[in-house]
Amino acid sequence: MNKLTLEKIAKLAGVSRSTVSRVVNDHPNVKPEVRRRVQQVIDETGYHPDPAARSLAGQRSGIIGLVIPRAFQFLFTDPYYPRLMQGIAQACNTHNYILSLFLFHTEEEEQKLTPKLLRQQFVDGVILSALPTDDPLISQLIKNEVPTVMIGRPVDTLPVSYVDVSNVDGAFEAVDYLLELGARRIGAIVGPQNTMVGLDRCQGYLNALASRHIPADESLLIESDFSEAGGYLAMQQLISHQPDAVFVASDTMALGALRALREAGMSAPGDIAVVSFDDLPFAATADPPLTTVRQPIRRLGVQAVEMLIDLLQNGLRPPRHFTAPTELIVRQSCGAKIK
Amino acid sequence: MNKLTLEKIAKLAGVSRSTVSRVVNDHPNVKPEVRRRVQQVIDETGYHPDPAARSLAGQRSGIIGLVIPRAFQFLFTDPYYPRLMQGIAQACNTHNYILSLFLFHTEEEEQKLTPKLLRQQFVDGVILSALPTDDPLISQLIKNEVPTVMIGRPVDTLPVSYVDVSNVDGAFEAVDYLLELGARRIGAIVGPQNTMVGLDRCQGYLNALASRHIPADESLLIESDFSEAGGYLAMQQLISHQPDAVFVASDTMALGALRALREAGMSAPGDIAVVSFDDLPFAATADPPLTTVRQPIRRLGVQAVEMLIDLLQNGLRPPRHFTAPTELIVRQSCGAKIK
DNA sequence: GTGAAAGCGCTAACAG
DNA sequence: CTGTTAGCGCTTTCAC
Repeated sequence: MNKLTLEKIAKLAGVSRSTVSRVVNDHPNVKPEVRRRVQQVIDETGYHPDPAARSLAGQRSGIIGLVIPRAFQFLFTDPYYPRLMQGIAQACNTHNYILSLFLFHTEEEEQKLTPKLLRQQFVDGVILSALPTDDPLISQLIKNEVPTVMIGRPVDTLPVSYVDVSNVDGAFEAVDYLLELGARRIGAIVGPQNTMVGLDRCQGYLNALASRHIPADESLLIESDFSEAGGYLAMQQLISHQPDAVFVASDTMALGALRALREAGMSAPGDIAVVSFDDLPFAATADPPLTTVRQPIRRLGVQAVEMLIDLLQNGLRPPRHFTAPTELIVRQSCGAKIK
Repeated sequence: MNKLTLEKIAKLAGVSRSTVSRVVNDHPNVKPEVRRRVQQVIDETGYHPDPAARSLAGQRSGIIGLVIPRAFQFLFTDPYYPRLMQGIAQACNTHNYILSLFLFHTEEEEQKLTPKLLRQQFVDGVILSALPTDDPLISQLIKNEVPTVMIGRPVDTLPVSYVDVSNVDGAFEAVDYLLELGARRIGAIVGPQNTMVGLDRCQGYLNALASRHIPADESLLIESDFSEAGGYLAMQQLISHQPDAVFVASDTMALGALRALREAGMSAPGDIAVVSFDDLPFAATADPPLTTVRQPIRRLGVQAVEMLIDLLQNGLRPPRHFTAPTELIVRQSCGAKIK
């Protein structure tokens, strides 16, 4: 099976190479009949243009880069990323982009790979998963005008496109629901306060308390790291302050929190009601099943890809923003009566 | 910042384009002094060769494809894949390969993307995650002589390289341990019998029984699907047959099995001892913590990449094989006395 | 509408 | 050891 090229297809169809190129790229200026004939040859031979030649001659590579810094910390602890990837991959498939994965485990890896992202040599655009406040990567991408979509809005106000979920409102709703059920001493285990998602969910918690004029009690607010172990330790601390309910800022931490409760001979919602955030698959089968704020992770991935493609086609400015709504899923852990 | 090319670097260093190319590619035939000078210019300017031009002129793209068919089913249920990806990504970073992800959710997507894999246009080689017996992709890859490494050996004997873990021995060890502890009526919840990992772990279970001349009881052997829900349903079935212990072929299924036990008012290891397979992060914090067979997932990913690079450099034949050992991690779920 | 021709930036013989 | 010279397969003006 010798290599098919534009040239050969052209010869087989009795036209010039340019015409075949036009057909392949859906250019308007081709007579319908010619287009049909060429297309037929392409189909019969199973010709596929060489991506390398294409990106060299054109300017685009047809590759979208998904960048996940700090992959060590998060990638395995949480089914969040697999799910996000799935959405992104699916959208890439739909829109004929190839997905490349850039996982940075160390500073060193980040240093080494950053150039490949900054010059558009390799990727047409970048989807950047949530970063700590201080990561320089995002500003480098902006400066170099690399088309970029962030997953989760940036901490500082930056001229960058992003997709996000309504973390503040979602957390508000969850805590408000606890209040509705009669809880008055509500603790919180929140995420790292140097990430936007950490800050936002915390803000939602505070807003809910404020909306009922309940003063925030510092001893009931613990910053953790979105991990199971972190949730476990935080809940251990919290128990001694005797909250009647706890808002946990992620399902994964909630799992740890429940474990701490069990070990202390307590349970949810009997002793302490628990609500959390994410609605990952295991939330429904946890013991007890978690009341939690569902966020449409996969859809977020799809949105990010489509936004990026929009950026590619219509220019970077102005930055685009999209915020997906969340939904409170009520299960046993919060103590609600479930019909 | 105008584009840097070989040509420009050559001019700046006062040599020819070829010489710069040689320096970049670590070719031997360059006078050390010249090499030094050229390298300096490269460093100062921050030059990076254009990957598209490179793959067009050379034959390699510098991209490794990770192919995960049936991504829908597995990718989210199990932290296995994230972990594997991490190993693969890390090894790619180390060896200067870019990782591209091919997730197939539907037959249709597989159809559409397969050509990109088969002609080496796009990827230099492929890492293929475990497939059902009947998937045609692997034989297509072999026929087209695409350098391929499978994760998990194929069901049929095929001339293909793979990395695997000692599933048979690992399962044997786990079940043997139960026998050692005095269990005599040992059930099993095994994986799909159209996958090699499903078959192998089941075989290990059967071997262990046979080694003590215990006849296998069909009513105690249930085929499931590696999911939490599957484990849950299987254990529900199993309970009525009153096993004194159960070998569960994955941690994720074990979680479901424990849930079924809990719901039936029973517990492990009191009523039924449980051992499982994988040692995923949550195994240690399950309730009770799982005795399980650890497999070095991340290392497997690294091995796969390195094997693929070996294939790329030294030819496909003969196929290479690597099998990583497993290790039994004893925790509470099996009823062993732990110091 | 269509074809001819000029590169995109690099690698890899082939001379020297 | 180093420079010269062809292309790799495609996109894209620019004529016709």
